[in-house]
Amino acid sequence: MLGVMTPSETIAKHPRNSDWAIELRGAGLRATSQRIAVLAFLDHNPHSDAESIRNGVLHILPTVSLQAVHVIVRDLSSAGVIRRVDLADSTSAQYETRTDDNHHHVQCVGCGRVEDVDCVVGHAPCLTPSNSHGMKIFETDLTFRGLCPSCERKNNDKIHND
Amino acid sequence: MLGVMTPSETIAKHPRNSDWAIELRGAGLRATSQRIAVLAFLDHNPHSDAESIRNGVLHILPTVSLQAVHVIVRDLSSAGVIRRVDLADSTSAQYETRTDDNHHHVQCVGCGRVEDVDCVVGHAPCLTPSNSHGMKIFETDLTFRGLCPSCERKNNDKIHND
DNA sequence: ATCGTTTTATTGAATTATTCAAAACAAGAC
DNA sequence: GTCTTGTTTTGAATAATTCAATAAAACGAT
Repeated sequence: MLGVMTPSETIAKHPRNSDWAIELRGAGLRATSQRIAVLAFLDHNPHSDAESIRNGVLHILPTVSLQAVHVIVRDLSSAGVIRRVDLADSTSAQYETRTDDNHHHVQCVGCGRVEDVDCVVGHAPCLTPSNSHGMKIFETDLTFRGLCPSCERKNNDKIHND
Repeated sequence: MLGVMTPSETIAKHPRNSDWAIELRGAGLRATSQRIAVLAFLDHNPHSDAESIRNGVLHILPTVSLQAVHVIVRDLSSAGVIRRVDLADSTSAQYETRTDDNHHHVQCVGCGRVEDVDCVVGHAPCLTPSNSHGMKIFETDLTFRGLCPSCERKNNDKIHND
């Protein structure tokens, strides 16, 4: 998981732009500078929404519009190159490059911060529904909601001051 | 779970309007006809969004506006009288009166149909995150995504016709 | 039962995330 | 290099939800 990788591991893991180009073509998509910039940013900044992505790539693509970013993440998501994450405590969708491990998330309901949680499927029979109502299940969305340390502290302070 | 209750069990379980009034007052809210109508409708039609709720109560409250319904469900949700459900395959939030059992959902990605799934916490140690990143977890959102029988059939037909 | 206070509903406007449609542009095949 | 087709851009549209101000209703006190 990204949060516990050392900087060198992180860098070693990150594909270079040319690799992103290969991945895009492999998915049947053209390797445009916009898509590569979005992928490179997203790989270093998982759980970013469209606006954060735009801000993050503006120094490379000063003219990119928010709508363009929306089109890009929609196309990349439906091609399976990135994953779209919709969380109850976020008003906007978030995106990430980790796609093939069906991992899950923890979100702080105070500040919205999101972190990855490794998948428990496989050694976790309980992730088969007790009753699927006849539906053929192919994905399990699992999100833990809680309070991060700093929001918990703020919360306690507030209670003591009332 | 609602889906497996017999009609008589269902009716027996449904509070009458006066019970909804008591529940509202118990939550520190005034018992207005709008709120009671929304609660009564929602109890029989779980997983309804604001617009469906409005349509469902229009015959009782012909003048209720969609914004009023939004205000009502927001207030009832934050008071804990109903539960708001945000699912990845729904553009709008849905609401339900089952609040105290932390149950989960199955959703068909084809038609959006949602059903309840009983909570697996308790006999399911895997629902504790492998790494909570320091956050204090108090809720687990679990949604199974799949295809309902009729959407699966449509899907198969489509493949054969290509 | 009536009054007065406070909460709630209503109305219309505003906001936010996202998508659409058409024109300009760029990628990759030849 | 040119051509075709996919992609980006731009501006407008849509959909869900919230905001702000006023009108109305709830409920406790009289």
